[in-house]
Amino acid sequence: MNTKHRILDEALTLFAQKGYANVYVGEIAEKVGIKAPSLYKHYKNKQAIFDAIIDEMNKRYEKQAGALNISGMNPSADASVYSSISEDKLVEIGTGLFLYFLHDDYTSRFRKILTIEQFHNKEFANIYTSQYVDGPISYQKMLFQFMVASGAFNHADVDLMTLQFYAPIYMLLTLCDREPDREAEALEMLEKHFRQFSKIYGDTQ
Amino acid sequence: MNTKHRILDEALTLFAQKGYANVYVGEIAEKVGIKAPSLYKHYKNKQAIFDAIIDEMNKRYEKQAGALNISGMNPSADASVYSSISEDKLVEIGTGLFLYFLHDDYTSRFRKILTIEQFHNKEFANIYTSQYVDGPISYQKMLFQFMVASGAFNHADVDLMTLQFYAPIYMLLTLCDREPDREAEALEMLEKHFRQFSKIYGDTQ
DNA sequence: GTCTATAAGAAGATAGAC
DNA sequence: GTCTATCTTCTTATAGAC
Repeated sequence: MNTKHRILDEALTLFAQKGYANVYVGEIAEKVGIKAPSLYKHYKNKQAIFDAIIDEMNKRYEKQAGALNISGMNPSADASVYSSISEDKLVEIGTGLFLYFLHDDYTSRFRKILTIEQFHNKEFANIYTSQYVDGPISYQKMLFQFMVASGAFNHADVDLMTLQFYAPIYMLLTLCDREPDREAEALEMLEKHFRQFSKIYGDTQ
Repeated sequence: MNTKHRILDEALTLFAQKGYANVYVGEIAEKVGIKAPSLYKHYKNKQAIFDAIIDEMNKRYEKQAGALNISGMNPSADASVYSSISEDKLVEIGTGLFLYFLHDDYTSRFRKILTIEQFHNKEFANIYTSQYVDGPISYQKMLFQFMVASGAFNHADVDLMTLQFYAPIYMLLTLCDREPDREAEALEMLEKHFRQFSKIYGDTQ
């Protein structure tokens, strides 16, 4: 990993902890193991580092965009997978989504930046909502619509079903961002949630 | 409202928008209608303004602590209220909780500060979790335990039930903090959620 | 590309008149 | 209690040697 990349990486970590304003250029440089002025050979100024992080994030987001094939989720995939969805499969899907969001190296740090800057910067607010509310919900909704249509799930109001499925994932995700020690507890609650959800909405029981 | 109080009020608004580091003393002073140096006659320094906000918040929190009698919720109240809880009552309780959190003048601004500073300051992280995760959940849990015991609700795992009840409130609350325009949409979803919840867990249907 | 030295500017805070 | 003037410190950023 070259210096330019390491600057970006350390800056991302620091911005995720403290927010943009609380991080000093000298601090980033120190983490990288150089002096502040050297850093200006790699980036024009502090803002340019931040912008590079955003760019990198956009790149990665596009990469895995339609490819929210996280944990194998893909609503256009073979019907049979979902028409006979099992409780275990639902646990796998939900847990996979949660763990991906929580641990993906770049995603998790960037989410913290979004969290910190959301009230200060409307663009970040939009990205946050799109990535952690509307996005997952519309994706899950597609999946559930398909499952309802194929008879795997029984319910008319897919919006509501999706909200009830996803909201606990979201709440426990933001909890673990704040308190990483509570991951095991969160995973345990989530599994119970998914199994209960499957019992409520599943036709196969 | 005297100057000292107005400083605190304007600072609270600004800190909630930008976070502590992004707000300059001169900016607070300007909002109040004085010059920065005048502000130092009221508070020792910038940190003291911030500390005063925390103090004020703690005072208010204690005031309404056990008195989370928001929207009339009080699990030690007369049994009959909850043993025969109606769907409408559940909607009222849930919506009341949501709207209180969202609109209470002091609470809502302070929640944004907690959101912004949570990764930077462990104390804020603890307050956040206590006020918006563990607190509401343990309160709701008490209520549901009571309702299950009295036969109004049927379910063994009250923890899970509480998570499923509260998580959508939490997610839509943080959504509306970021996007106030979506309040009506959130309220509509919430009402559907509460009615569905009542159908799933209620014995009276 | 990294360093030391340093400029330039911003922001917090004080002094002292009114 | 508010002001203008000013000090101090911190932070970003540049200059120029190696």
